[in-house]
Amino acid sequence: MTNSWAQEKHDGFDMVARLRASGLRPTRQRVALGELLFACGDRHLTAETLQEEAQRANVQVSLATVYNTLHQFTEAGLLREVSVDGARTYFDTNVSDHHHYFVEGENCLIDVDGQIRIGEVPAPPEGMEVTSVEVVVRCRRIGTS
Amino acid sequence: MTNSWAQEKHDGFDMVARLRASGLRPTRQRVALGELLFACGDRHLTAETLQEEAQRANVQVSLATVYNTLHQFTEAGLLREVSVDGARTYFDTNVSDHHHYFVEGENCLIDVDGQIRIGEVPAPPEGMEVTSVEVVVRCRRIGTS
DNA sequence: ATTTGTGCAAATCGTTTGCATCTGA
DNA sequence: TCAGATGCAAACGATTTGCACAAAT
Repeated sequence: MTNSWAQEKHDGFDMVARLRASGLRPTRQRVALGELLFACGDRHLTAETLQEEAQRANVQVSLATVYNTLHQFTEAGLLREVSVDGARTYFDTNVSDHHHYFVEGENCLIDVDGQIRIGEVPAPPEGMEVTSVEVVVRCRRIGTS
Repeated sequence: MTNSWAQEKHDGFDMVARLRASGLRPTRQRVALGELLFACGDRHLTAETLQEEAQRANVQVSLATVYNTLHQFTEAGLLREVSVDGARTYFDTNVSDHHHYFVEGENCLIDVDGQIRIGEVPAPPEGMEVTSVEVVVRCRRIGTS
């Protein structure tokens, strides 16, 4: 009884259903990437990172598809895009309201546990509405000049 | 007596001295870019923006030099780099501690006037020290889907 | 004279796009 | 069947780099 159902059970979630629920066709690649992304806890990864991971898992997907998938997942609310680096774009599997440490030099993101209280955010400029407030705590490993 | 001194006086500051004080050779291009940058209030610009402005002012500088200059100025503490967009890098002539609105769709930065109080920032991960805390208030023009 | 900066064009990096082919419903 | 997804390779935009030449001390 080692069928695909058992596999889904083992992963703790049914990626096919999750994709369907988001209006995305459960294609081989999307399911595979989704399982890589959401198998374990919160993660921050770039397109390239994810592709490498896929290769290691013997899933072959083109980089273009990885990008497509990441953006589709983001649009579907399964991922959150974080731009802190200027160079690359990070995708966060934690879509809840939270903030980040950005480790300079290592170029990695770490979730800030717990809420950061932000004193009243001044009203946005005339005719604007706030869509989100992001706090980035930049840090570096001690001893790194 | 329309000498270079008079020019400096007119601009309200001596860019040559300012560069020297920062350990930068006051070359024609650096002085010109510096004067464009710091002539009026706080500004947020990209390398390309600055080059266009230079062209308009009949100062010819290569894009490579604009990039070099912006980075050197940043290193010297005359500018602050802001990455909120993923695509381009903004340089802020206001180096004081402050935060930004980022207008989606228009891709422009606006200073947040006044302080944003940030409730205690959780300690950074082991072995790390905080270098800066940045708040980006993303907003959009009302009516823009 | 020596050091440092500049311009150009080519190279690089992350990301996107066009299009022919394949696949899931 | 056939809309929608994928892969590839070329296109892209922002930024960097290598190197010959020019300018500052």
